[in-house]
Amino acid sequence: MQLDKINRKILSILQQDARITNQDLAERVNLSPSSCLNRVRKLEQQGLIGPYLGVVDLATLCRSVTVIATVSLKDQSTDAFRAFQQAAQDIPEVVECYIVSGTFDIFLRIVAPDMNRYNEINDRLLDLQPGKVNISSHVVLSTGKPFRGYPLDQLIDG
Amino acid sequence: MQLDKINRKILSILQQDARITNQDLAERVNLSPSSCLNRVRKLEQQGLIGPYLGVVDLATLCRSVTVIATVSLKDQSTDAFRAFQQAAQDIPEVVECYIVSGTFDIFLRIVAPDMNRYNEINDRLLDLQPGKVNISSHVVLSTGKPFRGYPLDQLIDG
DNA sequence: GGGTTGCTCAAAATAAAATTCGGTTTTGTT
DNA sequence: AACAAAACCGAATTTTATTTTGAGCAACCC
Repeated sequence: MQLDKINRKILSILQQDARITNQDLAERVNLSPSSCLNRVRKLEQQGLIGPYLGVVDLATLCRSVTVIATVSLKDQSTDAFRAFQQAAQDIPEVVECYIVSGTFDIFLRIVAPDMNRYNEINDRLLDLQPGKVNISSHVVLSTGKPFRGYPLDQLIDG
Repeated sequence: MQLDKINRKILSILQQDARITNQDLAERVNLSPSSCLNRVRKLEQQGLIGPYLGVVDLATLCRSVTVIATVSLKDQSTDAFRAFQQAAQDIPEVVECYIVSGTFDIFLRIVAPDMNRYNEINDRLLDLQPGKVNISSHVVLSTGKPFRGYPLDQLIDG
């Protein structure tokens, strides 16, 4: 039964509306509240869903600069990657980091209060492996499509 | 009063734990439940917070391919940008899109069930403005740091 | 000062949700 | 077909959340 139609629907709904009540969720998947809660708990225990995040409107909230940075490492050793990755995790302004294959190695999204602060972060990243890190910065002008969850319908089997 | 210390704390907490109960939230910000709920409702009405998303563990859930794509447009008109942006919004597998300044124009995150499907999406994007779109694809090997909210402490005034 | 506004709080009333449980149905297996 | 396991439902219970109410307090403006 592990990932039947109902569980997929639960995940799909919960992904887009994390604050829905169990009762409403139960109604939408045609289940009794008790059964529905059982399923949600199991899905959470299995780590298939959670944590639950509130989307904050950063632009309205405060002045900030978002930068997409592509990184190339001269040293392609796993140690070099691990060190860089650790730094990304430790710097709160680095909000996202992917290791990729292609014309660069690492992709970062960085959010800073202003350009001065971004520059500091940039320097800090460059200093990790002096002369062996190449960072290309791309200031975000506008958000064409904010992340709002994955298209589970397209992704899971059907 | 619009964005005092308490509201910032509410946003910060709600950003990272969207399913917290109002009572627990009230306790954490040292407010009565009613006052706390009032603030949350206002923040929501103002669009400063919401929607609330459940984070799904895509890797465990199903087989999928995530690609970071950088796009350059030969035609730098606003119309060309608008058309591309619209396409990004219409394709569910394109889960994120930023317009940037730098060595490329647009940044995309695309999640597909497999490479064949990704290739189709890639073609579709290329065909938008035949011969005038340059896409560089970077397959995600691993996630160094998943997005878990913004560092509001660093960003708002302090 | 007096009035207004907009916040706060606490308590009570209301509403809703989570949990539990026995009995039933479905599903999967032999 | 028979059995066992798992999942379901519905109702009762307990717990928790939400709204409402009334009153206090501070800031601001006339």
